[in-house]
Formats: sequence, structure tokens, C-alpha cells
Amino acid sequence: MPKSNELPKAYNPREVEQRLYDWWEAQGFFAPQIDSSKKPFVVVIPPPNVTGELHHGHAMFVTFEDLLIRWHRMKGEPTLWLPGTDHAGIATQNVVEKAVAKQGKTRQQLGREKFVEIVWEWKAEYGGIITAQIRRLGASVDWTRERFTMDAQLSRAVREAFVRLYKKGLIYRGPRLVNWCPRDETAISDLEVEHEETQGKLYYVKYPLEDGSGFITVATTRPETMLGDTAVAVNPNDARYKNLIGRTAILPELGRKIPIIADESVAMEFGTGAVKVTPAHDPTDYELGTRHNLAFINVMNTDASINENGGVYAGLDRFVAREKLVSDLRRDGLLEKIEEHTLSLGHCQRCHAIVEPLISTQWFVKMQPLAEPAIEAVRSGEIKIVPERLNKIYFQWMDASHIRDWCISRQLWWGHRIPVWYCENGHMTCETTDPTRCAQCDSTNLHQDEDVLDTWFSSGLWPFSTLGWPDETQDLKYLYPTSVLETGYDILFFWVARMIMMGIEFTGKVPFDTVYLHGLMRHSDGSKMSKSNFRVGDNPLNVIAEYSSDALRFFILTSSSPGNDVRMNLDKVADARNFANKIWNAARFVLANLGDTPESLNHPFTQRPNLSLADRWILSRQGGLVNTINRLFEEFRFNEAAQEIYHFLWDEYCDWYIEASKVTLNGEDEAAKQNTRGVLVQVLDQSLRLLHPMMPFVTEEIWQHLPHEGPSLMVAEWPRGGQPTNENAEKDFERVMSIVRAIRNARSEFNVEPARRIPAIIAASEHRDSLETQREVLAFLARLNPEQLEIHAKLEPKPEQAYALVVEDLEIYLPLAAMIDLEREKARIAKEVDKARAELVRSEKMLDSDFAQKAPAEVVQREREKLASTRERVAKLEEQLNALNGAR
RNA sequence: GGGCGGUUGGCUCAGCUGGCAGAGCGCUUCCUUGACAUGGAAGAGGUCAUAGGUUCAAGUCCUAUACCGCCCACCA
Repeated sequence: MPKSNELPKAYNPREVEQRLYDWWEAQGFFAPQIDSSKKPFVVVIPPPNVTGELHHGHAMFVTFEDLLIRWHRMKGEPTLWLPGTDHAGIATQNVVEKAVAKQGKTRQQLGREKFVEIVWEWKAEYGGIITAQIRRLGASVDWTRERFTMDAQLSRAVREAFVRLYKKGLIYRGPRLVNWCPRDETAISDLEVEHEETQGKLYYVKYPLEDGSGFITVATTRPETMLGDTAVAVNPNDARYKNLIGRTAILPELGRKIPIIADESVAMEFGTGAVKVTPAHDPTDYELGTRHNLAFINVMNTDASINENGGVYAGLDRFVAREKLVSDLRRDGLLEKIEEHTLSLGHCQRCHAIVEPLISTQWFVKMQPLAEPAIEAVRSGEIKIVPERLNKIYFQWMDASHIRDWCISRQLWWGHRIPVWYCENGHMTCETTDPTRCAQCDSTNLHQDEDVLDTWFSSGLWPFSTLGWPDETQDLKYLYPTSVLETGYDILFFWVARMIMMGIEFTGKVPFDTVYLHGLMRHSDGSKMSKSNFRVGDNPLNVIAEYSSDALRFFILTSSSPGNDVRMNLDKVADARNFANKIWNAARFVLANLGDTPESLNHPFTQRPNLSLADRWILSRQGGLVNTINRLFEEFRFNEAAQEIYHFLWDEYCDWYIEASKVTLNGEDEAAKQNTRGVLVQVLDQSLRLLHPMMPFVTEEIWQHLPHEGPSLMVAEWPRGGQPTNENAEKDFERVMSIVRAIRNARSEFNVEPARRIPAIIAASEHRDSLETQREVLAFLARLNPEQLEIHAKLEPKPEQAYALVVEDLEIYLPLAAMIDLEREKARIAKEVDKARAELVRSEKMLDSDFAQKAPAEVVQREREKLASTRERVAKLEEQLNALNGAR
């Protein structure tokens, strides 16, 4: 049996955490214990970027998911937490491109095949970093099932999914106006564009009329796009321009003749009411161009420099071209004015370059047919989103009037290549196996589409591709659908919505029954964490090194309510570390007092005879805690659960029970000692179980030192709820606590030296006998002299020269003649009388109102009891006051 | 332009189905007592953003308003 002096005074997480994690993993505790008679609990990890580094987003999801997983595992359910990484198309390609650039090379020089080979090498070399870092957080994932979105099996799933959608007509290809990132030189989806309010300019440009009769002035924020203008549009109801409709204007600098057309969509009140139309470079104009059959003139290259359609401006960067155009227009007297103007500019989510709308041939997924059943799944409650308010956001995005087709093709090299082959006749062949002949004309002259798929396309299949889909594997049959999908609310659309759509489409089942969305980690000042705003606290590994993984996790749990952001706060992390240390020291105390022959913990101590009041009290509180934690966990209220157990262990177990137990342990009664030893260790054991999903390391380390059965706390049984609490024991011990607090308070108020043991006289009426059994506890906790502690039912006459205290309906006198200041004492009691009387009035008034009739009987009853006890309290205080006045 | 969230002690935040306002940190006073100074004891500190309403009863429900933050959106 370990002796307390074997445990260091302060807990050292650094040594413990690494050792325990390695041991758990080696023991195979992370893998599910498959039992087909039981319903499994399954969570798939939100796969981090394979070349990424740990950030607080990872710490957040590990904290919540590991809690869920460890809890369900302890409940005896077959439990799987499936890990893996994402190939992260653009992000990874950019990282590797930068690395290659350091050696003076570009990917174009290397060629596609060689470059992709280098990315794979990169992945092999650095792909383990993020998973190693996730281990540091204590994640109990089943590493034997680790997946990567570009594994052969998952790639097969991607291909199968694409082919099915293609054959169903839900995937199509065509030239459309898309968001184009000129730096990454690829199309991106609408979601990947981040809009930002920016201070820009509004340029008023005069377009001469062909007949020389004057000008029509248009307003634009992007003058360079005029190179692609194919019309000027006005509102048909605009009196100013009615006579110009149908006439022709001359595009300045290029001299192109363009028609003046009428369209309802033009707002008369904006700018001049006349708008230049650039169908190839603006979403509104694209619609306009389609309606009016205008020419689509693309004036930009893939890097957003002006192309050959731009005349003398060809070859210039878009912003250089803008400057030159503006100065040329000014020179030619065609620039009317420039106004300040705020506009919303789209930026690439990955590289933050300003996105350019341009026409390009891309692949799209039709969303509406997929969205409908996905909306229904949430509406019907088949999928539950926590917190519920995010339902609305989900519906809004998915709604038919709002959802837009998803551009899934990317002009990248790293990713799943689009499984479509073209022949020389322009036919497309799309199969799950590489075709050798064109499906339509039998041509053998085939070449594959150059594009790859959006990373999120493969992520959307993650809950089932990782379990073997499209094959009907054992895992897929048993473990799918998964249970809870846990992630940050920022990827509700990117990932969660798409998984729901794809899951229903391909497996016929929703991929999970609950979505739990946590908030985002922010800086201590509330600002957003990002690469350009990096601080020391940003790196979870630094935080772990200084405070421990347990502390970081517990901080995250206590600080975040569902769906709300959490600010980094190292003081709170430190507090969580202190909590771990507190438990550690409580355990040292328990171990030091175990005795030589600790009993098995399987004995239900609540049933034992001759338990002390404190024993019964803490056991009852423990039972209540189990019920509370179970309820809160089930409702995903982890922050409240964390606070409950923190409060129980620190305030109730350590500050009161351990202190009270010293009375018994230092006493002579061997049977009582055995009881208390048992309760001490059992309550600690149960609490460690409850706390383990939140702070896995320190709880396991302590548990290993306690007498225990089974190899590890992480596979120990979860505490059973539903035990009745002991109301009487709780009331009785709370009375003891109140008395102790009152005496301590008095001592403090009147500066009694802490070490001094003082006399006390208690008038306890019907509680006399019960308090009599607690005289040693009272004396110890309140530092009373046991020889001078009197407990009576009634006191006649009242002691003189004493501090008089009223607790509930009993009176306490501290006869400390020498230290009493009568006037001060009277003032104190008078103040208390006032307070109690005010309370009495409030209570009487309330019971006199409609409250008595309309409030629930239980609430009224409680109020009546309170009234009665307040009355008694007032009476006693008044008596004391009178006694003091008489003493004068 | 639509939608969502926030506004509670000096600071950071909890408060489930309405029933006398909570925590941690910070602050004040005291304590190196035998688990723990990463600690213990006692305390001070809030008209729950504002204005109405529903109710016996509102931090909690409803309606406006004001700030702060976020998401979505093709007005040049």
C-alpha cells in the first residue's frame, strides 16, 4: 500500500501525463470493446489539416469529444472515437509550394506528377506532428482506425460518391461566373469567400453617345472591369434616360460600341441611375447579360492581370490597370468625379487575396435536391442541434430560396482528381474504374479532367467513408450512423450540413443523431485568434507545458457554455491547475489515513451502521452529485457539470468533510475510524470517476494509488445514479456548518486569536440531542474549548457578558467577558433585528397577497415555514437585545 | 438589407422548464495549525443595458430602444 510520503507534496503533471497516455494506448483501452448486443457510441473526429499545427480549435474539440467518449466508455458502451486527418487541398498545396519555392522552384517547373509526389513525401514527414500533438491533449481516440481523406479506401468512396451524383444528374459542368482567387489561381466556393466592409471609391465615368449628342454617366467601384463592358443599363421607368434606351454608347478608351438597354433591376437612386454592364465580371451583370443576350467578354487572366481583350491595358495587374484607366479617363475629360464609398469586398478564406468574379468552366453539385431531406432531418428532430438556436442558422442557409449550387472543382494538383474523361469528340465518361473507351463513341483517345475536388467534398463523406463505405463492412453496419458530431459552429455549413446531405444521399441514413457545436476560442481581449494575431497563449502546447493538459481542458469546460465563444484566460487555467493540485493533496490525506487493511470499495457505505453525521452527510451529497452530473452531461451542460464537481470536491469534500473526519480519525473509536476511512476513500473514488472525463490524467494517477479493482480508471465503472439522498443528514450537518460559520464569523469580527479555544453555550431546543453528538466536531471546527462547551435545550437565565448569535432557531453565546464591547454588540444585534424584521414584513405581505392562492402549494408552504422561522429569529434577537440593555 | 447572439459585482463569465442574485480572479482582515500557501478562515462589493407589458411573482417570458459582436446577402 502506498504511503503518503511517497507522493510528492505538489502534483507534477508533466511527468504523469506523458506516461499515462502511452500506457493507456499500449493497453488498448482506446479501442472499442465490440459487443453487438449493445448500442455503440461513436464519434468521428473533425479531421485536422494533415500538415497543420495544434491550435485552440483542436484543444476545444478534443476536450468536448474526449469527455463524451470517456463518459460513455465508462458507462460500459462499446465506444469508438475515430481519428484522422484531412488532405486540406489549398492549404497543404500552399505550404508545400512555399517549401519548394525556398529551393528556388515552382510547381509548374516540377510538373504535376513530381509535385504531387513531393506533397506525399511532405505528408509522410510532417503528417504525424498534428496527431502527436493531439495525443498531448489526452485524446482517447482509437489510433488503430486512423484515416486520411486521401487513403485508397477513402478515395474510392469519393469517387463512388461523385459517380453516383453524376449519374443521377446532380453534378454538372459548365461555364459560370465563379469566385476566382487570383493568388491561388483556382475557383473557390461561395462559402470560401469572406466579405469585408472596406472603404473604397465610386468612380463616375462619362460614356459618350455614338451620335455625339452628349454623354451618359455611369458609376462603378471597379473601373478596370469596363474593359469588358458590353452594355449600359438604365431603369425603364427612369424619366431621365427614357430617350436614351435603344441608342448606342461608345466605351471610353477601347472605342467599343455598346447598346443602352433597359432593365428593372437597375436602381434609379444609386449613383447616376445608369450602370455599366460587365457580364463576365460581375454577378448582377452576369444575370443581366444572360437576360439581354449580351456578349460576355472576359478581360482577365487567371492571375487577374488584364488579358488581350484589354487593348493597351493587356498585361497590367488589375489594380495597376485601374489606376491607368482612371488617369486616362481624366486626361480625356471623361472622369466626372470620384466619391468615397464603403463596399463589401470578397476575400479568399485561405490567402486573403481579393476575389475576382469571372467566368470559368467548373463542376457544380445541385444542392436543392440534397438539401430538402437534410432540412427535414433537423426539422423532424431526427438530428438534434445543440444549442438549438443554431437550427435557425442551418435552415436559413439550406433554404431553397437561398441555397446555391456548390462549385466543387479546384484548379489545384493536390486532391481527389475529378473522375471524368473526355474524348476528342467532347464526350464525357464518368466511371468508378478508369475507362479505356469513351462511353458514347468508343474512342480510346481519352484524357482525364485536370481539376481536383474541393476538400470539403471528401470531408462530407467522413462519417461513413472512414467506416468502409461504399463497402458494407462490419464497422459500417455496426458503428454507423454515428452518435454525436461535435465541432465548432464556424463550420456548420462547410462540414456539418454537407455531411448531413451526403449521409442521407449515400447511406439513406442521417450520419449522426446529435450535433453539438462549441464556440470559438478568442484572445483574452475578445479579439479573434488568427495567424496574423498570434500570441503566446495561442499555442496550446505552451499552455500545457506550463499548466498541464488537464488544466487546459478543465478551463475550456468551465469557461464555455454551448455555442458561445470563450476567451483565453491564463488565470483560469492556473485555477484549474490548482484544482488538480488540491485533489492531489486531498488524496495524500486519504492515503495517509487509510490504515493497514482498507476494505473493498465495493461495499455500499451508505448502508453501514454507526456512520457519523459527517459520513452520512457527504455520502448523501455524493449521491446527489452523481445525479446532477448525469443529468448535466446528458443535456450537454458541461460547464455547469464542471462547476458542480469543482464545488463538491473543493468546498464540501475538502473544506468540510476532510476537516470533520479528523475528529474521528484522531479519536479512539476504532469502528468509527474504519467507517470514516472507508467513506473518505469511497467518496474520493466516486468523485474521481465523475471527474475523469474532464481531467483524465490527474484522476487516473490518483486512482492508481488508491485501493482499486480493474486496471484503469478510464475503463472503471461510471457511478450509478438514482440513489436517494439523506435529507435529515444533510439538514443536520448543514446546521453544524451554520453554527461553525457563525462562531468563526464572531471570532473574526472581534479579533479572537485563531489559536485560542473559547467557551460556548448553545440553546438548541429540539436539536439538543443531535447536536450533542457533534460536540467534538463543533469544538474542532470552531476552535471551542470542549470542556466549556454547553449544549442545552433551553437556557434560563440568558448568560450575561456574552456575544449572542442566532442561527436558524437556536442561540449561541460566547461568554468572553473580557473582550466584550457592550455598545458595539448591541449595535450589531440591533442591525440584525432590523434585517430580520424587514424580512418578516416582506414575507407577511407576500403571504397576505394573491400569492397564497395562486402560487403552487409547495412554494407557499416553503414561504410559510420561512415566515415561522423568521418570527422565531426576530423574537430571539429581541430577547438578546433586551438582555443586553438590561445588563447595562 | 435579412438573421442570430451579448449587455448580470472592479475583471472574466455561469444562471435548466419564472419562486429571496452565483462562481473564479481581484480587493480587505487574519492565519506558515499535522493533505494542500497551487493553501485555510472571515468579509466588502450587483436598482441583472433602457422603456413598456404579461404574471401573485421577471435576470429568466413578450414588445420596442440603445450600444457591442457574429453570420448570411449580386445593389454598380
